[in-house]
Parts: sequence; C-alpha cells; structure tokens
Amino acid sequence: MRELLVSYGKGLIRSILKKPRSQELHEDMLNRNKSGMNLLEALGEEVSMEELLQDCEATEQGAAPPPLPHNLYSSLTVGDIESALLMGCNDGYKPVSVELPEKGVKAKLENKYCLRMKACANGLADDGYKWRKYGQKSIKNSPNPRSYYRCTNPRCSAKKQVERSIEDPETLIITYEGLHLHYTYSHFLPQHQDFPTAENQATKKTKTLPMALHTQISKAKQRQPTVERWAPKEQLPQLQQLPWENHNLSEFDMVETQSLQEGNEEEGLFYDAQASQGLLEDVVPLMVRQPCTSARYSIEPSYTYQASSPSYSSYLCLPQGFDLSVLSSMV
DNA sequence: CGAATTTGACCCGCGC
DNA sequence: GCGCGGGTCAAATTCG
Repeated sequence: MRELLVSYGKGLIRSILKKPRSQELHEDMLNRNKSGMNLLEALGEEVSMEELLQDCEATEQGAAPPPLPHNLYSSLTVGDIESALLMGCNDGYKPVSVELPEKGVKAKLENKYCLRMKACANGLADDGYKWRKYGQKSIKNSPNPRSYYRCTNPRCSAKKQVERSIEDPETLIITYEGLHLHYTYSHFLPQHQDFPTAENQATKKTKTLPMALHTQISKAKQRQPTVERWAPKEQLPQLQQLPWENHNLSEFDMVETQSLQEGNEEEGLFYDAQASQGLLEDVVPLMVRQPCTSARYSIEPSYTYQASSPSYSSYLCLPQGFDLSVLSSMV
C-alpha cells in the first residue's frame, strides 16, 4: 500500500503536506488533506507523510528519469487516474474499487477505461469534449449497435465507444481510449465562473459524505498537526499552462508545459490546485469530476459510475459511499 | 456548400 | 488456413 501511495506521486503527498496562507485556500487544502489522510487511515500503519515524500523523491531520482510532460500523457496509467479522482472528488463521489491491471495485460489496453452513465434527455452523454462519429457496428449478442467516436481535435487521438446497456437502455456504456491533449470545451464556458469554492465544497461535503467518512475525517483532523508542514515552492511539480492564461477561446491545442510562473506563494498554491484539475480533465470526463456542478448533465441522485466489465485493464467505480479499506485490502 | 453522420466494405487479430 | 467478430475507412447521404 505504501508503494501504491508513493506511486500516486509527489503531487498527492505534497498536497497533503502543503499549508496555504489564505483562509479560503486553507479550507480547500483541508479538504485535500482529508483525502490524503483517508488514504493513510486505510494504510493501517504508521507512515509519516515526510517518509512517503522521501520515497517519492528517491523513486524519481532512481534509474528512471522524471517523465517529460508528453510522456506523462502517453503513458498515463490507472494509478494516475486514481490519483486524479482522489484529488478531485469533492462531491462525495470517490472510487470504491479500482481494478489494477494484471501483469502482462496488453499495453494496448493501458489507457482504456469504461464508464456506465445515464443518458441525458437528448439520449446522449455529453462529457465536455467534442466527438466525431466514424463508425457504427452491431455487436454480437447485443440488440444495440456500438458507435465509434473520435475527438474532433486533429492533434488528439482520443477515442470512445458508446453503446446502450442491454439491461437498461437508458444507460450508456462508454469506453474511452487514449487521452485528450487539450482541455474540455467546458473549460471555456461561463459555467466555470461558478467553480465550486472551498466553502461551498465543504458545505456539500458535510451534507453528502457517508458517516464512515465523517469518522475518518475527524480522525484525520486530530492528526492534522502532523501533516501541516510547509513544502518548499521549488518542490512543486511542473505545471501546465492554464487555458485562461494565453489561450483564446478557439484554441484547443496541446498546452505546452512550462515552469510555474514566478509569483507569491499563494499564487503558486492556486496554480497547483488548478493544475491538478487540468490533468484530471485530460483523463476523466467532466461529469465524473463534477457530477453535481455541471448543469449540462441530467444526473439522478442515485447516479453512480460502475465498472462494466472486468475484462478491461482498468475501470473505475464511483458510488457515493465508499470505504477506503477496500483499497488497502487490494494491496 | 461544408460539416457531420451513415453504412457497407475492408482489415486484422484471434480461436478453432 | 478459414471463419468470425470487432474496429476502421471512405463514399454516399443528410443536415444546418
């Protein structure tokens, strides 16, 4: 489990260690600390965050050089997605189980993951990206055809397959393959002006979290002094340029990675939080990350993401109540 | 009229 | 080697 946490990368651990200066950011960081502390609770062993960070440093300084940004996109793994989900879940949606790929699974399937979701009123499931249909096939033993879509961005190789569930025709089974090399269109829409604040997220969390998580969080709070440490700014991971910095509305190209712009520490923390969001956008569709904040989706209260088939190398399940001990039992 | 979708043909991997 | 099934291509068609 310790190795798994280390594999999540320094980003997660540093987010736990970090201490913001402003009260608003502090609240946000508290929420993020909770996610990390939940992980530690699940570990069931005494591991200091500093130790884990050192492990990460050692890993990065080992034989394998730190991946370049484009490598990060081309070889993103289930672990990265898990990490992204853990970092981004503020609405009570968290992974209950993550199927780790077995050794020897075809590398071809590495970047595949599958979601089940309710279709919107128009019968579609808009995920924030623009897709172009390039084929449709009837599938054996299924009355519903499977549609094949490609991302309309010519530089992006992301694909998805959509088919209706046999059991529930209103449920769409969407298999994503490949990664987007750009932000979602929703990144540029006015809806993001009411991006959830730390305050209303905290309120929402209080309302939606299952009791078991409250217990874990209160435990985490008691341990908080041990994790509220300053992380030197230069240790922050390299960040992608944010879309609202230099990109106009028609530009959906791959954002070049560049070092964090110099500024005050508070800015650095803000960028860091947003960078996590940006990475997440590349991996997980908008409604996975913000199922309650996107007005473009009709989502039922009982809405959950479920694995469709264990035959895929990776899949994610996201019910509302979840027990992190599931994670620890898998390691 | 350009863009998006449809749909039959083609390709390729896999099991027998 | 052959057949089957899934994925992709590309011409035809539809749509805005």
